[in-house]
Amino acid sequence: MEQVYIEDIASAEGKEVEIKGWLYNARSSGKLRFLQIRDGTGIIQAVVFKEDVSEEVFSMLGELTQETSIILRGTIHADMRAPGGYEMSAFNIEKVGDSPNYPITPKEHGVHFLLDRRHLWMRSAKQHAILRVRHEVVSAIRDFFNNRGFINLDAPIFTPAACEETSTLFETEYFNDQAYLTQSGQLYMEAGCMAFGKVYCFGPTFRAEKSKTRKHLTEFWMVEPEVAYMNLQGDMELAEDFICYIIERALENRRPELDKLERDISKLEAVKKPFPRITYDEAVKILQEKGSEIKYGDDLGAVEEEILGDYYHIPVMIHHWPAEVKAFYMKRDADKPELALGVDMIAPEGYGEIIGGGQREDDYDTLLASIKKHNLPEEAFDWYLDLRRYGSVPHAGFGLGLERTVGWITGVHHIRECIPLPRMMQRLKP
RNA sequence: UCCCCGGUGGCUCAAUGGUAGAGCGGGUGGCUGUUAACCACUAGGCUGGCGGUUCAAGUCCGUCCCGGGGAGCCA
Repeated sequence: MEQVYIEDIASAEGKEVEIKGWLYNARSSGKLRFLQIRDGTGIIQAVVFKEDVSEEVFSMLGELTQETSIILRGTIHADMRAPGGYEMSAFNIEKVGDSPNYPITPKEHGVHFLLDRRHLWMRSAKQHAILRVRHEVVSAIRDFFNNRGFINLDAPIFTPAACEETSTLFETEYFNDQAYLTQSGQLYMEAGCMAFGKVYCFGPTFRAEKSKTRKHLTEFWMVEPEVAYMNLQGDMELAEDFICYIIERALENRRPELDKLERDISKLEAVKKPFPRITYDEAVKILQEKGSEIKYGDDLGAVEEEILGDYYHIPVMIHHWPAEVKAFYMKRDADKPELALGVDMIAPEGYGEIIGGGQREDDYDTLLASIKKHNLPEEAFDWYLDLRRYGSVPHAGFGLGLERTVGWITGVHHIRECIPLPRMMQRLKP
């Protein structure tokens, strides 16, 4: 008998087919049993009348527990009363594997309890929806860059030293030496763009920051494009097109999942070009008008990001930052050297910074001076300085945090639900 | 590292300083259209650890452990 996946069930109407899956929920009404089956692609209800099956099968159904793996054979037909519009009248049920005392019941559970059982929690409908949106965003990210002629040039996970001076790195033993887990592939992408023109890397990133907030993971996924001969303006246009494309794809292909998550679709539909672009100076003025106590020269905190997000309702790009708050590799503005050509994109609804990037310093002497000023080990950046020795050109890029982006699109409160197995300060299992 | 909140059956939570409870889940029985089904019965507890105040502590005080939220930093 032909196996059918529940997402394709409409094509099986009127046919006798096989569904292979797991018991999601069961109800019983005397001589009638209702079994809700999930197979990873959806959920369908099967109805079993006592007279349609053998006595052994019918009494076995009464003992089935949640998440027992079963194979159902029956006829598919449309039914107004069924949640998905289709229902199976089953005439044969085969139990594959028992599932005694499944811990995640159809009632409320705390996040801690669920995270301890994340390997099982992934089976739940809401988690399914979120991770399917994540999959769509991942596909959209790759398609966007691939369709624009970018080369995927992934960066190493093991790195010999800090890419930037501030963030905390995870240390690991590397034979008889010390290595660190990457916190950014950007410096390597700068090398890549001088070789291939347009490149991106997309992989896990590690930060040993002691951050316990809904926006932080110790291991998260970041995509980092880098383009030769591109300036800050081009960088902002790229970032804007990129975000618009991701949102379009999510709306186009994952509408049922977003509905399941009760996401306010209109807020995503409002995300259209052009995004507001304001300088750091303008941002500070707006924030001060809105009651923030920010002083010129301060970096934006979580409160400031939220104020700006609420003010614009769509992502806002802030550029031309005081150089002091930005990294050593940022290029300075030619007219106002105290400003760096960096850009941050702040997502609305409190999801914070989803993109950070800018134009990089391409002058050898200026970059070397900056490395020295930041007390960075010059010898570690030998190869990086080579990029300014041999045919240096203006170039720019950015990094986008995948889980924050998925969090924003799905409207999930905490980004730990936006990655299959989250790694946080207090969590390394499962 | 700092600030705030919490820890009570398997789960989610109640309980003026005075006999520890409910819903769900589990078990047993009933029901031919259930949608987190419903109805009845039933089992299940050293209230995070240690110390203190009190006739009496889940409740008050001290301390430690664990967890959550936020700040800083960042995507």
